[in-house]
Amino acid sequence: MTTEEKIFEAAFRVFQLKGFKGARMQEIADEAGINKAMLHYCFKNKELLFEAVFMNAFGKLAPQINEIFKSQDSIFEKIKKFTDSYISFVMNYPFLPQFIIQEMNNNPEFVTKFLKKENRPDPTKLIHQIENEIKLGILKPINPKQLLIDIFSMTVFPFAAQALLKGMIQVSNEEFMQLMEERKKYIYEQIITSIKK
Amino acid sequence: MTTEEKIFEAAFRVFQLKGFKGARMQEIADEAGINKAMLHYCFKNKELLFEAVFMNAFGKLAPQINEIFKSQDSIFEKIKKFTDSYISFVMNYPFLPQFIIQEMNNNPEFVTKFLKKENRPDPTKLIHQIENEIKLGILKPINPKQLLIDIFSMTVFPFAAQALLKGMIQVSNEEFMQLMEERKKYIYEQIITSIKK
DNA sequence: ATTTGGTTTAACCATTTGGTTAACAAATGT
DNA sequence: ACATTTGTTAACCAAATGGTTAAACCAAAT
Repeated sequence: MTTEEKIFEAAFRVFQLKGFKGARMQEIADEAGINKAMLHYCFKNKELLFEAVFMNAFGKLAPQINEIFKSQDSIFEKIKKFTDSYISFVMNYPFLPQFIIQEMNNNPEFVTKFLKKENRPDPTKLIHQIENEIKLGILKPINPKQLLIDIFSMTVFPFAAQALLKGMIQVSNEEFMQLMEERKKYIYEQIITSIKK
Repeated sequence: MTTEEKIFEAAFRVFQLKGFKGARMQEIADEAGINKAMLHYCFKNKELLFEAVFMNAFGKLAPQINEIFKSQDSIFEKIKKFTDSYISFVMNYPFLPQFIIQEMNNNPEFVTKFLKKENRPDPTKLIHQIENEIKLGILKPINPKQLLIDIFSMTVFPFAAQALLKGMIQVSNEEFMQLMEERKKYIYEQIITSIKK
C-alpha cells in the first residue's frame, strides 16, 4: 500500500469519526503511521485532503442512489433494489451517512459543489415516473417528492441517527445491525402497502 | 435580558450552526455583544457552556417525544399528534435535529448521560401498546421497533438532512417548509395505511 | 462619602494546530 | 559513477484558540 493510500484511509477513518473541524492532522498522521509533513507533501492541506476523502465517500454512495433514479424498473422494483443495496452497503460503512449529512450541513457550499458533478443524482426522471404511475392508476395519488423523502428517510435515518436511536430504543450494536438487516424487506413492504392502489 | 441570557442565546445559535468543535468562544462573545472573559465568568468553560446549551436544546424536544411515549391515546392518535407537534415545533428550530444528532454521534458519552435523566423518553410502554394492538387485531403483525424507527425517520430525517435534501430534490427553503407543512398529515396517513389491518 | 459586592473589560498567557523548511535518504535516469 | 527527481523526517513557525488576571466600573448598603 502506497503512503498516499495509507494517508487516505487514515484520513477517511478520522474525518468520518470526528468531522472536518474535529479532525487533527497529527492524528491522521499517527493513524497512517507517518510523519505529519508527509500529509502536506501528498495532499497540500487539510481542506484538500478532506475534499478528496469527502468526494470519495460520497462517490461510494452515489451509485446506490443513482440506481434508484436511473434504472428502467418499476417504482416497486426500484424501491426494493434501493433499500436492499443501500442498507447492505452502508452496513459496512455505518458512519458514512452521518458523516456526509453533517459535513453537508456544516459546509453548505459542498452541496452546490457536488450538484455540479456530472454523476449527480437527479430525481426528476423518477418523479415523472411516479406521476405517470399515479395517472395509470398503479399508485395512489401522492406527492412524488414526499415519497422520495420517505424512501430516503426510512433507509438513511437509522444510520444517521445511530447513536441516539440505539440509546433511545435500547439496543446493542448487534441488535441494531439485525434490525437493519430486517429493515431491507420491511421498508419495501411498508412503502408498497401504503402507496399501492 | 440578563448577560447570562444573552450569552446563552448566542451560544445556542453558534453551537447549533457550527457544532461544538466548530464554534469559537470569540464568536459567541461577539454574537452576544460582550467580552470573551464574560463567557468564562458566567459559564466556566466551553464544555460547560455547551452542555448547558445542549441539554436545553434536547429539553425542548423531549416533551414532543415523551408525548408519544406516555399518553393514553391509541397508536393512531399518538402518531398523528407526534408528527403534528414535532414538525410544528421544529419548523421554528430547523437546525435542532441535526445539531442533536451530530453531537450525540460525536460525543457518545452524551447519550448515556442523557439516558440517566429522569425525563428520559422511554419507549417500552409504547412498544407494549403496539404489541397489544397487534394481538387485538387492530394492527398488522410488525416489529414494534421498526414502526418506532419509521415514525422518527419520516419525521426527523428531512430536517436532519435538510441541506442535502434541498439540494437533491431541488427545492428552495420556502418549498421545503411547505413540504414539511404538508408532511404533518402525510406521514400520518402513510403510516396508518401501511399498518392498519 | 465610603465600602462592598457583583459585573465587565483590556491585556495577557499557554497550548494547540495547520503548515513550512531544510536536511537527508532512496530511487531513477543518464 | 553521478546527477536528478521523489519520498521522508525532525525541527521549527505563526496564527488561532481556550482560558486567566488584574484592574476598572457601578449599584446598593453602611
